[in-house]
Amino acid sequence: MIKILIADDQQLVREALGALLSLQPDLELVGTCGRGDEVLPLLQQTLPDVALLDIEMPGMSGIEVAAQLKERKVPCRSLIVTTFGRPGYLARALEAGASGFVVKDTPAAQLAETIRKVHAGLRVVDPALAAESFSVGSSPLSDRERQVLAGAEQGASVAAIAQNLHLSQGTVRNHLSSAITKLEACNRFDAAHIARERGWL
Amino acid sequence: MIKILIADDQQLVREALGALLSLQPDLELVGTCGRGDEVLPLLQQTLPDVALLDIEMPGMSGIEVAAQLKERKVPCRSLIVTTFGRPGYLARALEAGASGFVVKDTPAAQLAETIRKVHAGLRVVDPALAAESFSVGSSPLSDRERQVLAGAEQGASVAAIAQNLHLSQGTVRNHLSSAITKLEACNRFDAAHIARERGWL
DNA sequence: TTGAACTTATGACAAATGTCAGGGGTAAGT
DNA sequence: ACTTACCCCTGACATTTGTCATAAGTTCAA
Repeated sequence: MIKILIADDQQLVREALGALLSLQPDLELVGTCGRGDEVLPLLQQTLPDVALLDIEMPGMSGIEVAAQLKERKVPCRSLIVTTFGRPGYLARALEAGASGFVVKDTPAAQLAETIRKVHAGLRVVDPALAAESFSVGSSPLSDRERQVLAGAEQGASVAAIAQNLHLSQGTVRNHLSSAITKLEACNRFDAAHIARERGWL
Repeated sequence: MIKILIADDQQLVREALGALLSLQPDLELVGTCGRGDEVLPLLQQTLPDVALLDIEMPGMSGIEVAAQLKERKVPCRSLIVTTFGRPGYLARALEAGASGFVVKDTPAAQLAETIRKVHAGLRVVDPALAAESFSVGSSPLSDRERQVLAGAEQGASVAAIAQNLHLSQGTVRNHLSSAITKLEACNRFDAAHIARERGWL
């Protein structure tokens, strides 16, 4: 039996996924939670073989959880199961030591198969997404550019962003300008959009 | 037996929800699809009692589907099951004739109960969401303001928005200014954010 | 050690944006 | 008939934003 843990912020999805996987004779659900920061404690109690992790969760993202598992050498594979097939997410997940990456728009049978492969020690990623990830390349943004864009995404003004990051307004505008140029956007909001879409934010 | 149809753009969620609901002795899954515009044809084939509709789907939104069901007097209740508990969504769903509205972060048992109530002819809405919806009020935006904000949300410039809607740039700026004032935002992207969050976009 | 890239910051300029005061037009209520 | 709320447009103005040149400090790798 392969023991499974599910972390997803939507209870319905959690329960539904649990019900679905329990139909498989060789899979056993041992725990679920709805926050990223609840995964580690639960893991120590339930000792699953594979953890299904959503990316967007309160407390801690699935990618951060995967990084923690790797860092602490927890004997449990992490499989990212996410709504958004963003190239940057895939890259970051693999970098964080995730053993697999699938989007929520895959057939259930395939998910079960992926879990078995991951449990067997293989790395499994969505082939289409891997191809896109390759063609898009990696993020050209520096740390500051990313932070400044993140502020812009919320609709903040230059003044507000500057205050948040303790920078001068001129510096913020320089970073924004640089990000806009790198992403070939027409303004910072367009830039924020592009970066978000590619998983660079 | 209550016959169920599930429309959700994520196959995994579709199958998982199906597996979950099939555990209930009085519920029967008769069909699923992943696009809004596939619901009506499927409905005529499978004749379900209740249709579970996601809002954000390709082809047609769940709210539009609900409106179609009402308009065509299809003998099937519609229950919106969505990720986002946005007040405006609830208001529009009810206006479109939906019989129920729940977010995906509810316990499965409660969903099953909601399906039974909806089937019995009751209207069921998430109480917390209904309260928020009441406190937020309804959208103060006019049609044009909404359209212009929708363009702004994508990061488009005034010139681009004007071209898309066949308006002068001055008119676009007036609509934007008006929207910004109404929403008490600090710029149009902030305004777009606020409107999106409340389900007014 | 010498670039290269990143960070921070100015100041100056052009372009885009937000606001305001007008001017009309329509449609829907009182 | 009158008001009200839309819609569309113009022109003017101040502000914000985007770009550029310039400069100085950091870190890191070749």
